[in-house]
Amino acid sequence: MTNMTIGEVARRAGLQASAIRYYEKIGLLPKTQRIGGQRRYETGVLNCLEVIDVAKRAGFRMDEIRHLFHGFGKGTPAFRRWQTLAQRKITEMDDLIARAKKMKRLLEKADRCRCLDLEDCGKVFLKKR
Amino acid sequence: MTNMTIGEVARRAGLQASAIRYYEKIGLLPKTQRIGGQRRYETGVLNCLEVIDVAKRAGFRMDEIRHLFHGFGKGTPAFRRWQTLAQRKITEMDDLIARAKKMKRLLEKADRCRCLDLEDCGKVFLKKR
DNA sequence: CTCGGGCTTGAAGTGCGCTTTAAGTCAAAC
DNA sequence: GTTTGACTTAAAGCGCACTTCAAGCCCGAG
Repeated sequence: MTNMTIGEVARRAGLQASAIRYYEKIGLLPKTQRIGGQRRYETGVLNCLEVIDVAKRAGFRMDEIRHLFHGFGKGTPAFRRWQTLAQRKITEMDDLIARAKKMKRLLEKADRCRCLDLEDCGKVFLKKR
Repeated sequence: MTNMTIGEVARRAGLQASAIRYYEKIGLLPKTQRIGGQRRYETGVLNCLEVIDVAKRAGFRMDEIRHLFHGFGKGTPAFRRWQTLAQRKITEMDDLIARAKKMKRLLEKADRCRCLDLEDCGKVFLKKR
């Protein structure tokens, strides 16, 4: 499945062609070969797009992802850069989950809870301590 | 610490006054009392802002959060709505973490990895299988 | 009484991550 | 050879979550 058109890649990756062009424009994807002016892709680009997707869903911004792909650290291998960023994000997410769970428990406790009816917002938190 | 000004709330909550006004405008915070035209807040609002912060950091959009605060489900208690949304987000995050970890391992494996030097992006993924 | 600082408002501006639009190219089908 | 449809580009537009701006009010200190 080499030499896919952008439309084919888009279909397979489940995103819009315009997004792929955009990624190329901002330097997330390399300028690929053209045939008659049209982009042609190898299947590898799909992995690339999946990496981008995961990174995005992990909360990275585009510039962070680009940095990840070819960061400044001259000698630093790519996987180290990823490790660093991924580790950081995973930590953040763990923290977030902990906070979310805590919050959920708090709300579960507030049994006849009206605190999140905006009228009383905050007051009940006070009442409940 | 009741009757805080917006500036005080902002300072304590670690965000900008404009954000608080914005939250009020979009219905995330109730219209609070005014003294001489100026907003005055009770400490409860800080909990409210923390709930919002957690929800935001969990990836909720503003309209989701508003929905959370006074959703349609007439009889549905607030904590149930939160439960539902939080549960969903937590699931998403667990999934994400799993994917991120998998990706990290993949990249750790690619030892002398050049695959994320954009030139070769994707190709190495193929080589490595 | 006037000055300064923090507050008020609505409206416009910002940055991100795309999508849409307009005008055009290319190649295969008819 | 013309039509079709997917592609090309640069530029403009969009939705979100705010921030900044402009013009003005309110109140305590000096």
